[in-house]
Amino acid sequence: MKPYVLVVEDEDALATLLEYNFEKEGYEVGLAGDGEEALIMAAERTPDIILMDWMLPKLSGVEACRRLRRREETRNIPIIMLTARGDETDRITGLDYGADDYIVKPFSIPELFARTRALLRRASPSLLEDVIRQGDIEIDTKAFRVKCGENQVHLGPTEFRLLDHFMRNPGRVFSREQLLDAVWGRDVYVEARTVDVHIGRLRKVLKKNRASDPIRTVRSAGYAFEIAA
Amino acid sequence: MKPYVLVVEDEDALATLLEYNFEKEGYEVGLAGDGEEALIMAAERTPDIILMDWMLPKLSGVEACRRLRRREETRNIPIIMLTARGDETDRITGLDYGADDYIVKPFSIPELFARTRALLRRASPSLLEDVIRQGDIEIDTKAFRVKCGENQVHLGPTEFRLLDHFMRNPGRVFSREQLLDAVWGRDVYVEARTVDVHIGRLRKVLKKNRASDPIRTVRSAGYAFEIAA
DNA sequence: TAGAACTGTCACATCATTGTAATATTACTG
DNA sequence: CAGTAATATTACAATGATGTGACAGTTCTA
Repeated sequence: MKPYVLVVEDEDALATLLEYNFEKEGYEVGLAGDGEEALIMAAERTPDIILMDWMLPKLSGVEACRRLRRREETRNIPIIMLTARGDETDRITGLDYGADDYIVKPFSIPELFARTRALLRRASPSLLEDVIRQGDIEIDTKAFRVKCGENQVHLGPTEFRLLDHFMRNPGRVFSREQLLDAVWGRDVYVEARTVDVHIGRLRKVLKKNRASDPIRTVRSAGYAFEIAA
Repeated sequence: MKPYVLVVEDEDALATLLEYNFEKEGYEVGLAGDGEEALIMAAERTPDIILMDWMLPKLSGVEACRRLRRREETRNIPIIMLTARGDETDRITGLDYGADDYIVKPFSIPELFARTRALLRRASPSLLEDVIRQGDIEIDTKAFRVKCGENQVHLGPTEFRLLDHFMRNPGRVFSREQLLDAVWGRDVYVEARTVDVHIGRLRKVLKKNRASDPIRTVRSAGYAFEIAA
């Protein structure tokens, strides 16, 4: 839903500033204080983009970068390096070790936003897209509206997020647990069966406006969204 | 409706920054990477204003400028030149060849906005209209007047700013926090629920003069303004 | 200075949404 | 085809979010 940005910065003031601004801009923000923590957090929940300070305690930014590139799940995450003015010669190194962009401190927040957006647009364009369409179903994430064919339909918040998640990953099968993580959140405890109910509610609404059911039940595995070809 | 600004800049980072900021400011943005592309894009869709880097691959800014001035359709488009600090002596040349203003890098975004507005006001004042209309609701941001259908209605300052904000971003859902930021100001501390009360007050006034309520409540997300289709 | 206008907050009523458990239905297995 | 496991559906009570009126403190105005 919201892009998840992992900020790796040991200087508290800057970390807080970034957190504040990115949240305001509509990102979810994770904070890590050093390279090791960054790796752990990235493993727990894959960020959509990473802002990493060049100089970090324990594990330098470059090294953390390298290790992220080694693992399959984190290999393709865009990384922006935050470097101090002196480190100019290091730029090449940073880019060599897998950073996708760098920005020299002190930088302006809007410029950082701009670069973040640019990288996100390349890596996961659907995150920046307001309107997602699959077949005759269309959701507008800024306006929180759902159109099914010609008709506007109304969904509760949970069904909306559920549909949103499905439409960003069409065809893919999600287990109930995965759906709970992605739609409800990592740390809420909800019965797995509850997913069924919400799938049902979502189906009911969609079915009212279409011939075929876009949600496929995969027995003993979960659910997938797909528009019949 | 929105002013269309063509940004001609070969340095990616700057281009992205400009695109981001101008979009946020309510412009439509076109990007061209060199002078030739700029001419093509300007021919395809006449920009309301052009920001052009002085140094460009293939076709320099000055040259592109000259050619734009030759063609009838593009002759009157205001052009702002972006020059590096060294090029100071070139200013005269730039202005000679048809630029309407120049700005020296590095420049501040607000200053660029100011100059852009100034030129636009001269060239196509209607684009900067003070009057915003959505359906049968109309507000005059300079005179602080609101018309709803035929009737003048009166709003308190806060409700006015709230409506103003909504009408500039029709359809989009804003959380209470976002509304507080945008309407009350970034650093005032006000209960989030206070927004509800003002929404209510605004609704009361508008409802008196219209059939349908233009403000949509989006449960667990916020409010949006939209004229029923 | 009194009165009017405006604001922010609270309390309370109302309504939508949610999670769960119970029950019905369907799909698979042998 | 019966038996079983998995899923669909339904109803409902709890929760949480929103709408609204009242009120007190401020600021503005005559």
